[in-house]
This record gives sequence, structure tokens and C-alpha cells, in this order.
Amino acid sequence: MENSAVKTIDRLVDLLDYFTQGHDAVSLAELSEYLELPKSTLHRFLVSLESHGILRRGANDKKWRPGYHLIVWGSIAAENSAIREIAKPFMSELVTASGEMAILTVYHAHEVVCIEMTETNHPVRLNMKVGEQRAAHAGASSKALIAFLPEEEIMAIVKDKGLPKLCTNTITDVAALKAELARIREQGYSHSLEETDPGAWGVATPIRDWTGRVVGALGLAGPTLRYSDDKVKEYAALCLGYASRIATALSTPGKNSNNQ
Amino acid sequence: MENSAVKTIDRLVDLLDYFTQGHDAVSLAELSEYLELPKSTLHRFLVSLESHGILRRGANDKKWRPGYHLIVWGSIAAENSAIREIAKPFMSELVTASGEMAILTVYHAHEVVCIEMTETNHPVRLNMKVGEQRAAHAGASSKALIAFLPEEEIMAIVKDKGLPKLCTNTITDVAALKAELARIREQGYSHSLEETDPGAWGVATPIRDWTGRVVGALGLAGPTLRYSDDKVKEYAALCLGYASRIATALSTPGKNSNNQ
DNA sequence: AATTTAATTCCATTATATGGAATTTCAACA
DNA sequence: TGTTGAAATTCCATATAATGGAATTAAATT
Repeated sequence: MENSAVKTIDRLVDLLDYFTQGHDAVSLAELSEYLELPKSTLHRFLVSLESHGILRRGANDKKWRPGYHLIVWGSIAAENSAIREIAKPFMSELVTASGEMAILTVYHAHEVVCIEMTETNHPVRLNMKVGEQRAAHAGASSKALIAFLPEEEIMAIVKDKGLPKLCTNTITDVAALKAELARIREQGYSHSLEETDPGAWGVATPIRDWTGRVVGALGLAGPTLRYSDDKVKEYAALCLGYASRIATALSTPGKNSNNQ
Repeated sequence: MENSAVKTIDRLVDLLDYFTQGHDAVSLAELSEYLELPKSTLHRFLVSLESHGILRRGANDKKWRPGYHLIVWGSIAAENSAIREIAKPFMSELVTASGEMAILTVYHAHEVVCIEMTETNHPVRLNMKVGEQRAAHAGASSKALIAFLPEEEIMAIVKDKGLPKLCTNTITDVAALKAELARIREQGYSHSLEETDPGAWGVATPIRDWTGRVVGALGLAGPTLRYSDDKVKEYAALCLGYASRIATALSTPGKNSNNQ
């Protein structure tokens, strides 16, 4: 519910994020209440969005849903991310080397977004998908990303989202989180065990651009049945190696025009 | 460059579609010219979009790119599509039964959008991805979708996009296209051979909701080295079977609230 | 068929986006 | 390191585009 220079955009974001929050079909009345907008104003707005395919209406119920145009833009945005394009082949190698799924994430708006994922063939796998948003305070990738944010930003996240207990080992205390982030900065990688999902662990390392800024995180994740302390070390080393290769590729001005 | 009730939304769509048209990073000046907007107006707009993660700026150049928030919304939109969710398991079966990749498409804004895709393990595969837009006049899926549109809509597509020759066998004549669409309505499925991509063929069938409206197309596609007339018939029969099963599942009011 | 509830349209009003001009920033080159 | 030029950014009086209360229509519900 931020306030930017263009009100209509703020409104659009609030509206679409309502779907992100788990609602999949909403009526005009429901939205009118949620957005605190008169139905007339909102209706005009929704019809406009529908005409562009940003929203679509159910054939039976007349409820509003996210439209197909969003899929197109999402695909373009994913495609257009330099880090993603560059990381892709390395992620395949990483999966082959480790046997676990690789995840590429970026920090965005107090949360962490998965922008690429390479699966394994293991019968036991985790459920993650591109575009998925996760809490910034829990899980290896999240911690690897926020560990390198300025202190104020971390506090802003905590203030905004709190530190909800998502799983057995979620860090729910600010002091503990800060200590953990310091440890991550120290050792250069993060790991987690059942911080977000029961039965899952993760390892992740930051990816830096040529200025040293952390622009993403490279992670591995798997089920606890394939977990051990030794593996964490081994996987961390693997991630560190590939993250540094991705960083190098990122800063090499090749044919791609996407300077992050 | 449509005109809806809310100007800002029209503008947003024009802007984001600039990226869809193959540009991956643009300057304020370039956009200002393209959108025919004064830089001051545009600048305010862009900054607003950036603040919401709809756009992001390169760290080096100051060019504008699609932002990560779009990935999140795209993922939600894909997720939230009843037909996609329902079709998914059937598509896996279809891939197993046929050995070729399955594609689920919908018609949107004079084009065809891929909303789901199930790959094969074949070393030779096609390059298709979720969110990809394709021309509405060429390829099996496209034809299966537009064959059931009202005549005016087809003419609107032709007027808007023309019938560009995309590959060896692209239909570039309106009369021929109409005849082909009539044939497709007749036999209930479409097929194509090198209409969009060299070395590729496809077969597709419409998927209908309980009202009989065509809400998507289910297709198979593969390389010409695995093509024959017999296979087309065989694959068409497979697609028809699964499309009808998807249609049934669509009209069965289950737990899912997405009535298309 | 009547009643309730939700969606849609209308239009005078006002808040909001507008854009020309001034200012600042940045990069390239001397 | 200073100079120039081409961008981006800010400012603010103005016009215009979004606003929302009230009336109308459509769709459920009894």
C-alpha cells in the first residue's frame, strides 16, 4: 500500500497483489471493500484492465481473475533478466554435480522471488516454482540475500512482515536473525534446515555483480533424508564455486545488453 | 494502443508491450519518443513503476527493464488458470502416450499464448515456453483456437496482424486460411507442418467448457524427423481424447473455484 | 412474481496528472 | 582536471482526466 507518484499504478499493484495473497477470484464488491474504493470507480478500472487482458472474468460467476497478459509479461521479465540467463547453464551443471535442485533467487520488496529453478529426477523433490515469493527471514536463499542488505532494510523487513514461525527451525527473534546474518557474511554462505518447509534443507550463496553488490542468490535444496553436515559443506563449496563463475560471467561484457 | 477508460492503464500496457516486442532495455529518451510522451510525464510514471518493482533500472546504464514483480504476477496468473491446473496431469499422460511435447494454449488479443507445456526427454525437441506469444494464423494450436472464433474476430486479426509468412508452409492467403479453418471445424482437429518453425510439425484440438465455448487448445508438437501422415491421425485421436477429458473435468464443479 | 443484492452507467465536481521550462547529473573529451 | 553536451530529473501553474454519489439495470434468491 505504498504511495508513489502515480495513484493509478499504486492501485493496480494493490489490486494484483490481492491475488498474490492467495485469492484467486474476487467480486467487484469484495474488491471495493478491500481497496476501499467506490464501486463505480473500481468498476471502470476493472473493465479497463479486462480490455487489456490484465484481468479476465469468469464465464459463470462474474468474478475477476488475473489475465493472460500477465503471463506474457512475466515470461518477458524472467527472460530479460541477465543474471537468470547467465546462471541457467551453470545451474544445470550444479544440479548434475550435487544431485539436488538448484534455485536462483532475487530480493524484491521485502520478500525473495525465485526467478529460475533447475529440477532433479529424484523421486523425492521439493515444490518450488519460478515466480514464487518467499519470506525474507527464513530459508537458505532468503538469508543469503538479506545478509548483505543494509541494516535499515533488514529492520524495515522485520517491521513490515515480522518474523513469523513458518516451520520448526524458523528464526523468530531479531537478535538471533542478526547473529545468523553476521555468521553468513562471515562464512560466505547460508544454510537452513526446516526453516520454511518440513522435511527440507537448503544451502545458498550470494551472487555479486562487478561492483560487489549482491544481485541474487544461488541455492541448492533437498529433502532431509539426503541431509548431513558433510553435505552442507560440500554443497556450500559447490555453490560458492558456481556463484563466482556466474559473477564473472555477469561482469564480462559479452553480447548480452543486460547489464543487470 | 487501444483506448480504455483509464488512460494510465493504456499507457502501462503500451509501455510493457514495448518489451514484449523484443526490446530488453530502454532509455527514458527512447521511450519518450516511442510513447509520444514528454520526458517529465514519463519520468514520473517510470519512477512510480520502479518503486513497485514493475520496472527496474540497470546498475550501469540507467536503462529501464521489466521488473521482478511481473514474474510474480505472471506466475500467479498461470497458476490461477483453471484450465491449466486441470489440464496438467492429462498433459503428462499425453506426453507419455505420444512421446512428443504437449502444449496448452489460449487465444488472447489477436495472438496465441502458451500457458502450459510438458516436455519430453527426446534429444530433439522444440523450443517453446510458457508465456510465449505466437501468431494466430500459423501452427496447429493457433489454427485450432481461431477456427472457432466469430468471423469478424478472424478478420480483425488479419487486419491487425496480416498473414506474414513465418515459415515454408505458412498460410498467407485469407481465402486459404478460411478454407483451412472450415476444414478444422469439420474434422475437429488441426495440424501443421513447418508453418511456424522449420523442422517442426504440430497437431491440436480445441478444449471446450460446459457451454461449448472454446477456451483453449491442446496440442502436440515435434520435429519433422518423427513425422508421418499416420502419426498425425494417431496424435489427433490422442489429443481429441484428452481434450474431451479435460473438458469434462472443467465442467465438473469440484473443489476448485476457478470456473474458467 | 417479488424482493434483495450486486453490477453498471451517468455526469457535475474536484483532485490529479500534465508538460514546458529550469535545473541537475553524468559521461566524454580535451 | 576542467569543459561541454546530452541526458535525466525537478518544479509548479494549468488543464484534464479520474472521481464517486446517485440512479439504473441486471441477476440471484425466496
